[in-house]
Amino acid sequence: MRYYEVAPTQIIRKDSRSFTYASKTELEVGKIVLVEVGKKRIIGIILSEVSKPQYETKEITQEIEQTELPSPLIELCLWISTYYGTHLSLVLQLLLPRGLQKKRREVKEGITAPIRKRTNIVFNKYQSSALKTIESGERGTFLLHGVTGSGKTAVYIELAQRTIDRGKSVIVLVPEIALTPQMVDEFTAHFANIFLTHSHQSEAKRHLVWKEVLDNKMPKVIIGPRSALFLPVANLGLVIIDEAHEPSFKQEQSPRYSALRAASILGKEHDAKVVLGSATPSIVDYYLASQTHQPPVLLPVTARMSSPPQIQLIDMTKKDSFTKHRFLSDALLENLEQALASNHQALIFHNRRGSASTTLCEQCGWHSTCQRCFIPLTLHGDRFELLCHICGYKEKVPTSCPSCGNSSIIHKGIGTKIIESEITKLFPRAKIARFDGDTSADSTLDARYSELYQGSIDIIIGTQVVAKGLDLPKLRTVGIIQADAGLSLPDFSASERTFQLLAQAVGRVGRSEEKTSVIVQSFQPTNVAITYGLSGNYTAFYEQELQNRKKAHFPPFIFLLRLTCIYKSEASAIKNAQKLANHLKHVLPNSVEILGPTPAFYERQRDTYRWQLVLKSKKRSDLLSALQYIPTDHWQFELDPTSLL
DNA sequence: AGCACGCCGACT
DNA sequence: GTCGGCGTGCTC
Repeated sequence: MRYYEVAPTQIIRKDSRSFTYASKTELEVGKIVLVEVGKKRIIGIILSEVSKPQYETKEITQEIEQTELPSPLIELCLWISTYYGTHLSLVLQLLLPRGLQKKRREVKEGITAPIRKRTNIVFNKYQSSALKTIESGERGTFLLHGVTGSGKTAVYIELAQRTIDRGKSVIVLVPEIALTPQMVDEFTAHFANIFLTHSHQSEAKRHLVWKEVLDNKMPKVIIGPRSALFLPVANLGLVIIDEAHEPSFKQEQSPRYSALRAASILGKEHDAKVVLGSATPSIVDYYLASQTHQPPVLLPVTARMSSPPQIQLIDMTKKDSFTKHRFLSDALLENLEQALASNHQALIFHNRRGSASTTLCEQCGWHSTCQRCFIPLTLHGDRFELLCHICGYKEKVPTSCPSCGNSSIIHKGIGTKIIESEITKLFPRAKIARFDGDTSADSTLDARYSELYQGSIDIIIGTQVVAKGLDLPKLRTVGIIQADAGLSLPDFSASERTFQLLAQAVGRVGRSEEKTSVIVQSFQPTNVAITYGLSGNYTAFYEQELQNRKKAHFPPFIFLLRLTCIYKSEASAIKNAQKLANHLKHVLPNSVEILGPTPAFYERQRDTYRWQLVLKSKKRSDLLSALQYIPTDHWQFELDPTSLL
């Protein structure tokens, strides 16, 4: 008999991550097995072989897959479990496709031969030098700081090609497949053995991809979201994370891991290179890279590239810039007209959904609020509804004030829907499309991508999604309705987010060789996040923001742990938050700064009250050890949060 | 943590 | 006589 430490993929006991089982046959680490725990049958993963224990053991019921999971992946899960204080069983769930136990899925056609479709790319000196640095570098992880149009994709493809030539596989992580079709196209044109994974795939299709990656050891290229990092690739040589600053690389739910940190660890385990590519790297990532012996690799734009867009910054406090419309400046309207006249596209960015953010009575001062969340309801004019953006509650727009009965109900604040209807009124012949959280499934960005690409849509209006990866050849004009909208948020990364957003928005037209323009409206036109964002001066912004973070004790100079206390009544939320705060003050070293309890930014959500504590420490291990004092009921925690909202 | 088992109260 | 409330004990 042999004995193995098996980690179940469901939490059996909070305080133990694995159990010992017996087996007549020899099994490898990473083998997926079925074991009996109590009366339940659970899928487990072999962690190690151990000697016969003192206690009685059960026998492993069954082996599930022929091939075992690559050990670097197991190591990665162990690391995530300790680094983020998450139970190993939850982390291991990342390794298995849903419905693994369901009866055999139909296996598709066999192995694709690694046909090389290589076309030789001519590199400029910066690209060549970046390639050389990454290929010969000592360390595994590289931050590739390359602005839009600097030829990052060509570098990615060359690195991937060399990796495949060495007989190893490549994982390319993208924020969202739908937003990066051009990158996917370029990779598909270069490589035959390519796998795409994305969130819209069916359970069966995902299972099929997983199985194929597990069984077929041929060097391959995998493109997908952060979960693609956990596909069972045996012989990994390279991980590329494109647009590495995107928040989607940090998982929102437990296990809350950072795909960047995870890729670094996986790279180390496989002895593979990791390339983090971004035009606007996060302050923390840039700082971390600068501190190592492998500083950021810079990829500047070459001279033959585009002429920079013409940028106009409109001060929203100056009413004479808005003679034709209350929130669409004369300059913006003029540029929209020009774009339409020359048959080009325009993009209008605004980060607020709906039609109006507050609805109130002019007579008595009544404001519409959500009864459950206590936040203002957002008007959705097209549906005659008031909507809560936290819990989804909706009601009909009142025709008279529910408080005083007067009919003087007014709507204030700008949302994308009101922009759409105003633009439609002003440009009745233009084809207009809006993209935000309210657009239906059949008119999302990827559903209408070809229309956008070919230019049959004249004016694009939207929130975050439109500022991100969109690369449209006919786009000549970008308008930003209120660039400072995010700056007033009580969050340490507000400035950084605004900077990134503006730099990206400018980047939408930055690679064109035609004459392009960006019109930015703002109440704070001199704020550095806005001025440096528009000029694309990353280094200047970085230096200044780094000083702010140092002064205010925020990452990268300290580590953060956010604890949220959730109760049905406000009194118990406060009481319990206070209780834990006092307890933590006694048990934690003085070097841990405890802030709060304070109400969370969204203090009330769906009948629950949220109060939070924020712990700061120079030693991450202090925060990790604080986790043991957090009650399991009513509390949530997040290590290394990227925002405190 | 999660889920069986078990021991008492309000229903057809 | 049965359904179901959630108290406590166990999981290699």
